[in-house]
Amino acid sequence: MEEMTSLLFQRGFKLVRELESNLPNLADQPNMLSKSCDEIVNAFRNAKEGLHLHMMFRQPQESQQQQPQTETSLEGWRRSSNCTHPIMEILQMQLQADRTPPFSRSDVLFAGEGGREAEGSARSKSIGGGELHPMDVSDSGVVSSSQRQRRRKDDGERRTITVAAPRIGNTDIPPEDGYTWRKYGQKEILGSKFPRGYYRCTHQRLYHCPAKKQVQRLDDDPYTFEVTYRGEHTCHMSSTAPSIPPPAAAADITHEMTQIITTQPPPSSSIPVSSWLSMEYLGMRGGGSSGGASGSGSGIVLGGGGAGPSATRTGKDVELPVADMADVMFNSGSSSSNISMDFLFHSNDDKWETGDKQI
DNA sequence: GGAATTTGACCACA
DNA sequence: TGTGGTCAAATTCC
Repeated sequence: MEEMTSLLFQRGFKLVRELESNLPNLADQPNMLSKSCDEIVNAFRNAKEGLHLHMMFRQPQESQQQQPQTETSLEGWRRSSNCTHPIMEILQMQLQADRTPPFSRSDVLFAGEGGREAEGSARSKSIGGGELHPMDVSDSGVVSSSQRQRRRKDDGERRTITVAAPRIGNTDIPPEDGYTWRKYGQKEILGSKFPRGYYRCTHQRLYHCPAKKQVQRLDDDPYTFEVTYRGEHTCHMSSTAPSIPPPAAAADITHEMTQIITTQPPPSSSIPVSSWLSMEYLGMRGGGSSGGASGSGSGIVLGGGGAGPSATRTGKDVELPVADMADVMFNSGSSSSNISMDFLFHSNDDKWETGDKQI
């Protein structure tokens, strides 16, 4: 069984290698790229399941801890094979996302336009849906009339997720989600012990990005944040805008990086890696079908400006290897870039050996 | 000096 | 009218 699983892992690595070598050709073929990524994920998933079964068979008495063991299996294997490649992080993330039982997804509340969260908390009543109030607002978001007006109503869809806060260090820091946010307000909310923080996309002014989020710490669990996203990021549609994964995927990243997320992001969170890597998905997130750049892929430059994803001030300069990888993956196809998957595989080429066999 | 955060006040909505 | 969401001046940080 172990041998078989090892073979499956090796197959995964082989696919990674193949993807790497074919990347220049696939760069402008997102569908093929997606497919390759899916294959890689499937290979590792199969390996994981093999390990899972093996452990169940070998350690039935420890069934309560099967999942963590399974999860650490990949990690352990990765370590034992000296593989420190970031893609392994991604694959592990994906595997964990896939294994999350459906019931936990119910914790993720997706309220569509005008929708309400099913949550019955006192907080949720404040989150009402609605359309953007038509106002005379200039590009910079400043009301042009002399009388100061404030936009209300809503900017469309709300997506609420709950994310665990770090239990060590500064637990006041809202979980990193791959985007950069600027806090523009904080308010005590009736019935809540903790104030609600209001954030907008750092690039709101530069790119008129309407994305906002509210971060509310749960009363009954101070280590859990309820994060409500509003509006879609349009900043990554710019050729100079920072690159970022979509919120849902980003939430997954936070999830996996902290290892303490309590809930799964919406259905989109379980989308295959290929889906959120795909141009289509990025385009969709970036403003829907109206997004001119979506589809061609050329308009989406991941990390093109060098202003890679970082945390807000509180978590400044937090590197996101996933975004970096996406950056490399999508930019490596461009003619001038010398950065390739080698960046990701950097000096660890040797470490891609599995046991005594190099892939 | 620029950007981010804080915080009190303003405004829209239920 | 109360509450949530936003604005913007003041402050802090890098």
